[in-house]
Amino acid sequence: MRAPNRPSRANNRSLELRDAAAHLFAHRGYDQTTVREIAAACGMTAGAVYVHFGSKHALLIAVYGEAVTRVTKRLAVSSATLDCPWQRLESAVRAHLEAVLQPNDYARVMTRVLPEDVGEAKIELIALRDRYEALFRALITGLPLVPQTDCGLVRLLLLGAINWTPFWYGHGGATPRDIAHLTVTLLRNGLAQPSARSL
Amino acid sequence: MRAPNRPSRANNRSLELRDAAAHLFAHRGYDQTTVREIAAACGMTAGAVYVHFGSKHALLIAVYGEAVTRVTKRLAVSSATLDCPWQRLESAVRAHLEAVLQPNDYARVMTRVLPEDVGEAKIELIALRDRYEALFRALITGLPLVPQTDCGLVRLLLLGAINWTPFWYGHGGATPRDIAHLTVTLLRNGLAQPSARSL
DNA sequence: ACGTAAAGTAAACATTCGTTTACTTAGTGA
DNA sequence: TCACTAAGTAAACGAATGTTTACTTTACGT
Repeated sequence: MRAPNRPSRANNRSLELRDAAAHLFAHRGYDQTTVREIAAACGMTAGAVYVHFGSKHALLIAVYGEAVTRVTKRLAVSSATLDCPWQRLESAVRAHLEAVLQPNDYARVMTRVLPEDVGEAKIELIALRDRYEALFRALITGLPLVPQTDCGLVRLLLLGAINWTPFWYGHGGATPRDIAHLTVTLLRNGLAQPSARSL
Repeated sequence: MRAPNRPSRANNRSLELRDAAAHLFAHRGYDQTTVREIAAACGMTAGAVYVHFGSKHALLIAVYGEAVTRVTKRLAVSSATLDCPWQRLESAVRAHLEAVLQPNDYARVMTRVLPEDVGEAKIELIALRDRYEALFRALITGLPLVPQTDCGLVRLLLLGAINWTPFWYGHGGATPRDIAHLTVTLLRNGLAQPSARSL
């Protein structure tokens, strides 16, 4: 008898498959990636993929879930030790950007693959992404903003700005650190010359 | 002899095809839309599409080009009469949002279809989008910002924030007017309580 | 040593897709 | 009227896709 919930063989190539899928989804998108390519990246044939995952959608959900788990962990660590809520937000934005902009396959899938485009798996992907965005909700709720600010709207604008970065990053010389600093400075103080401020 | 550069038949159904393609691309994405569906939406068969457009890519480029033309025109009109550069930007952002968020097929294609995903047509799509983003460059260059602000970075963050709106719009009660106002206020003054401002 | 079950292969299956081909229809100009 | 051509159809083509099936290999528990 084998121990329950434990694989009989030490080799669990499903992780290898998941990594390969993450790499291809991140670089070419979900639709443009074929099951055969994912298999070939692991030196397998297409049929073997279905030993580990029931469908291509299931593979995407596994990748997406792992992406959320990883970047969530990174975010929690990055801002845990800071006291100032603005610094915590900046640190979190920077961590997110570093995850998304460096050639990090998993994080990039989160912005590259749109839940709207995968039909059946849409609901599960949105649930995973919401779990992640809740972290930013907490960070923004902690900010001393002017009264009656729509925090939800602020969060969505912020996430939009940083989720879009992969599409232009590299054309300027800005680093994740620069971008995070400018973004939070902007959110905090705005960019108008002091003499030009008003309601 | 017929007048040059003039169609012999008054019916130009290529516009009808282009509209149908815009509608489907906007709602389902490029990959998920088939040539047969576009043709069927016009009561035609797939083969007839190739009388008007050489390929599916050419159809996408036509849609994308028209999208840029339309939203460019709308943007120019919306901010032409205003003097204050902040108001001009807000008016432009609002016009952009109204174009993207209302069920406007053409504008939505600009944010829904990523040039990176269409391979061959990528270069032409990026050229078209750059033409559009130059408008925002001009609006931002005209702002009285604090010295040494990276205007390019500001523009990219702003465009990212508003390009991402279609993915969440509707879940809150915010209107394009609300979003535009908050966005530009944020850019101008920031959102920190005055007592909490600093460098 | 043996049986079992996971892991993997090779090949086919059933669609679906963009595109092409051969043919038909209908409006236009001379 | 008649030739010409744009517009459209029906059908097929060829390739690619996700998935399944039948079969083989291999490691482990007993």
